[in-house]
Amino acid sequence: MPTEQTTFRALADPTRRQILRLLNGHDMTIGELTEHFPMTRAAVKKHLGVLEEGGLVSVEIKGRERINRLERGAFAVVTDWVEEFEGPVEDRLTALRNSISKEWN
Amino acid sequence: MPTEQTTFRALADPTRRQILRLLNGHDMTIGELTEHFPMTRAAVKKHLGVLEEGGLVSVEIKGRERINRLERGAFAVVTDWVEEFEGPVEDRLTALRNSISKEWN
DNA sequence: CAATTAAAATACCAAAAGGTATTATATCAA
DNA sequence: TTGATATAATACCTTTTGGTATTTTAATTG
Repeated sequence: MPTEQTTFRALADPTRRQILRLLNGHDMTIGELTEHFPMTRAAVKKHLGVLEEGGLVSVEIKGRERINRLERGAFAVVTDWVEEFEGPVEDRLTALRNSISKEWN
Repeated sequence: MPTEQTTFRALADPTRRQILRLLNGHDMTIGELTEHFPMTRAAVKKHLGVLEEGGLVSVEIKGRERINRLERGAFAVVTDWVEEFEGPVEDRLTALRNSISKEWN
């Protein structure tokens, strides 16, 4: 059920974006994730709920553990949406050129 | 001063995303924008404030009018951020292939 | 100048969001 | 079986958010 709204909403919180970065490394349980934040397990679980709603994270229950996995496909919702606003090709090429030359300095 | 946070936060509201779509057509004043929404001018102005904070909209004051303009460059914040999460090249090519073949059906 | 119009400023309100604390459940391991 | 552990479920609290209403201010236009 992820919609444009649930996905964008999920990305609006810094803790949730950090969770995504952590899961980008490897799957983790709620407990493992919680070690990285100054908040309770319950709070982290709430954030995970929002991320699931947005389709950005999926869960596999294994015994008493809940393994949270990044759903890379969900990011297409964002990239597709943003495409509508990107300017003419020339501007994007200029941006690309700047991006590349930055790597050289 | 737009930061990752202010930009993502600005995109989290459906009214604000709609405002961006409208400004994608052409620049508009607060009054013009308000005609498209079932809310007061004041509410729309608040949303515009959030969008400015996120660097997505800039304003030119002309007499007693405030002309709001889409800032296309700001979307790079989003695309750059998302890039970190896109999977291996093969997956992206598969997505591209699917996207193209969809256009043919 | 007077009337109108576009926006700014302020105060206020209800609902949603982010968080804690507490209690209950289910599974693993000795 | 018994204890420890990983999570679930509530209830609750505070701040932020999305919105209105009202009053001011400042350009335009007749």
